[in-house]
Amino acid sequence: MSRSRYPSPCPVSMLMEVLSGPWTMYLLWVLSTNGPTRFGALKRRIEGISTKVLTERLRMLEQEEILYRHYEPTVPPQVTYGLTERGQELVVILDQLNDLALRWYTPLPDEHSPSERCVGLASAPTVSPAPTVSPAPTVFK
Amino acid sequence: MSRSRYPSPCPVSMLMEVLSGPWTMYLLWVLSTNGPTRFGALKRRIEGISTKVLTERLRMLEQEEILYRHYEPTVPPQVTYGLTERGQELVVILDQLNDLALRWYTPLPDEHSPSERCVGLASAPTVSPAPTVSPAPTVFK
DNA sequence: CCTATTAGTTACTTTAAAGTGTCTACTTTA
DNA sequence: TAAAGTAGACACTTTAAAGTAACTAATAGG
Repeated sequence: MSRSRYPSPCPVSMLMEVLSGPWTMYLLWVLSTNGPTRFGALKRRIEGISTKVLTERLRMLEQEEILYRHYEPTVPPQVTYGLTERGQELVVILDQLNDLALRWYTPLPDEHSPSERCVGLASAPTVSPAPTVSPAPTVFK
Repeated sequence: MSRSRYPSPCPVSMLMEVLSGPWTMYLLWVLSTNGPTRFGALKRRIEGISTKVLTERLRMLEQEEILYRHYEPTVPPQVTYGLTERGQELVVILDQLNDLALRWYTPLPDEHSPSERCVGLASAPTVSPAPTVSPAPTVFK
């Protein structure tokens, strides 16, 4: 449970391991653009994620001190997640990756397009049919 | 084959998808520190990787124009791989991630430790026994 | 009194990715 | 004559990760 089957003495590898996997980056993204958010709200925003995986990701990122978990013992309970200082640091670099990605993967539609931050985020993986012009799935593997 | 089961209209997600997975970052690392390298040499440096996965990664990164493949039709053939301009751009950012990772995951042994670049790279995943004090596995998941 | 809500947990199934091993062509060298 | 080296391709097996679905506690509200 510590960190997958490949022990990583190489720091950057450890970090990449944390960030790899479906939903993780998107989750950080959502938190960085929306601020602290409750579990249910996260699940609703990250359309298509299962509670299981969402929980897994949150727990893992919490353990890495990239985000925090605030539990309010009301009934029903309210649990809020937000970026820690580490999370903020990370997002700064991810922003740069985003700039790169925009340059590489955006067909530059016309001209002066403002370097936006991950536009077009929408839904999620669909194992199902949906071959129609449905809302474009988002999030990487 | 295009890009896994999760189509990604979000640029940063597409990029992360490319960089995720075992060996990929380490491979880029090796290429950035050693310069253009031949297939066999790569396989020898990235101890533990299978030819299958190495080939897969190389092909994928070539398709992404992050590295190039130079085929010399001698006998036996010589194939050299190296970073493209994109690859170089990427490495710059990965360096920053590395700095972060060093700060986060290095127990700062004594004092003024020079922010080195991914030290301790050694071998690889071992499904096998090797519970002895063998060379520490490297590379992330 | 029955239902909805929140934030999960647990067990089971499915699947994509990685591992493993064998095979190739062509020439040089022992 | 046999072996070795290069850069893979291909088929088959294994496994970890993700998906799916059912279930929980405690209270408020109709």
